[in-house]
Amino acid sequence: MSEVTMDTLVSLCKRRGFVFQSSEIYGGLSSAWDYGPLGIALKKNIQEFWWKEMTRLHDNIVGIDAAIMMHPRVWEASGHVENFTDPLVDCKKCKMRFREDKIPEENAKNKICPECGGELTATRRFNLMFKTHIGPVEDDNNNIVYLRPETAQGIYVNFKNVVQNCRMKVPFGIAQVGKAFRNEIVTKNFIFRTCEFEQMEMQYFVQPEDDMKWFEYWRGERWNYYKKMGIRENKLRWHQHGPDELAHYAKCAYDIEYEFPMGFQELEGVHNRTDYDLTRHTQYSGKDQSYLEEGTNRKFIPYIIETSAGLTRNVLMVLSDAYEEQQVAEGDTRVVLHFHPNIAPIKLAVFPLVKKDGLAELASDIEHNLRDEFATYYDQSGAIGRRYRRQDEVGTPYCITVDYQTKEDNTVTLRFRDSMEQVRVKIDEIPAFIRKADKEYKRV
RNA sequence: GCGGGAGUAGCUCAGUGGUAGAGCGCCACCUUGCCAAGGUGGAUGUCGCGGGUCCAACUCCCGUCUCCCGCUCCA
Repeated sequence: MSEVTMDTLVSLCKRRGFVFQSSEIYGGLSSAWDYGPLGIALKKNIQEFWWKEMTRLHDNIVGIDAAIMMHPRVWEASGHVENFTDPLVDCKKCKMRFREDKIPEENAKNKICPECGGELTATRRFNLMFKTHIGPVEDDNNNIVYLRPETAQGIYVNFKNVVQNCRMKVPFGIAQVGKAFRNEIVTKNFIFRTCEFEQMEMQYFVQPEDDMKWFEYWRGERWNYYKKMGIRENKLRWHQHGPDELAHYAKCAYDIEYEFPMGFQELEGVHNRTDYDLTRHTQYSGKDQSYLEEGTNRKFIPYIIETSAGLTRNVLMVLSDAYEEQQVAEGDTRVVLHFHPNIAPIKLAVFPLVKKDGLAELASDIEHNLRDEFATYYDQSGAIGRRYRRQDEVGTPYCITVDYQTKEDNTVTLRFRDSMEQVRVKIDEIPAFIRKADKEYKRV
């Protein structure tokens, strides 16, 4: 099968209502994207798939939803105020931009461009956090708030609340899905890197001596998650952070990378953050964030194993993984999105074979009766083959066609997206049949 | 921010200094008894935005915005 290009995805996303560029009628806003009807359905399904996997299907994991704006001291404690700021200098002659701390010391000191020898501008500090103000007065620094650059801190500052009020005992986890904001210097690759993005995070609090055991456990769990979602395993790989890549808080970090159209890129990080975060919040807030283990009466600051996935990146990953162009006949290409049925925006479409003799009404009734359980779609326009193709292109796994036999024996044709095979199913048995097919789904 | 490429209908693109086209898609009706392209009708664009030159700009010039590729950056 041919590898999909980003252009193809962008075009399909717009054509079929997955993703539109933000504010397009005004010329667009740099690297901001809106999710259309199918895009939001896909994104929500991925989010719910993750949420179910990480909360309901695991012991001892609960969810929260923290505010995007937090106390500014949080970001001092987290290290973002200090470490999220880059000192930038530009060359007045060749216009190149450098990080001052990344060029030779002599050059930095004497303001000489390492490329062309031209004069460098004064240092400007560039913080990747978006800043705004609470309250009407903007001209002092007392009311600055940041849009959170990561969702994790919202979990850490609620650690004690969850322990004390939700009867959680270490080891346990807190999951959260939400938006975060980073003023990236460069945004690109469609929805891959944007200033506004969504994370799906789970922070797992463990006994310090068990950190690597849980670290390995979560690496395994997170890999399996992608398999379970139907992602081709040969498109996934691990990337271990070397000593120079490790963040200031991390003891050990692995990324799961996916081979996007532009190459292998990070999808999700599994990091051992040690006791860094809770220790820092203890220091900065003056409130003890340690944990008292009942029974042993032992007091300690838990280590944190973090699994942090980009939801928006997951959407792009799912789209590029699902895309296939099949040569069905001379000059006839079939575009199929092989979404796993559990995340497909539309689960099943219902068609009348032809638009006469009451078949349309019958099909419409069937579609209405399935709405409560499934995301359905009704279509009666054009030839039956064309309607199948339309659904293939948006990744609908099942199509049901009502024909003359339906009127005689209450059965319909159920057609599979991947194999294009058809089976005859009784109307009453459609829900059970689909539930079973979902469970047994294997990408062809 | 730098270098390169590009912005014309929903998508892919053609086009010419004299106020715009194709294919596909879309809508309606007909046809259609299970896998696109059948028939008849129909809608759609201030040619990315702003300015300039010109009798006249989608076309030339300047600026600007956005997208793509490569740098820089990515706690």
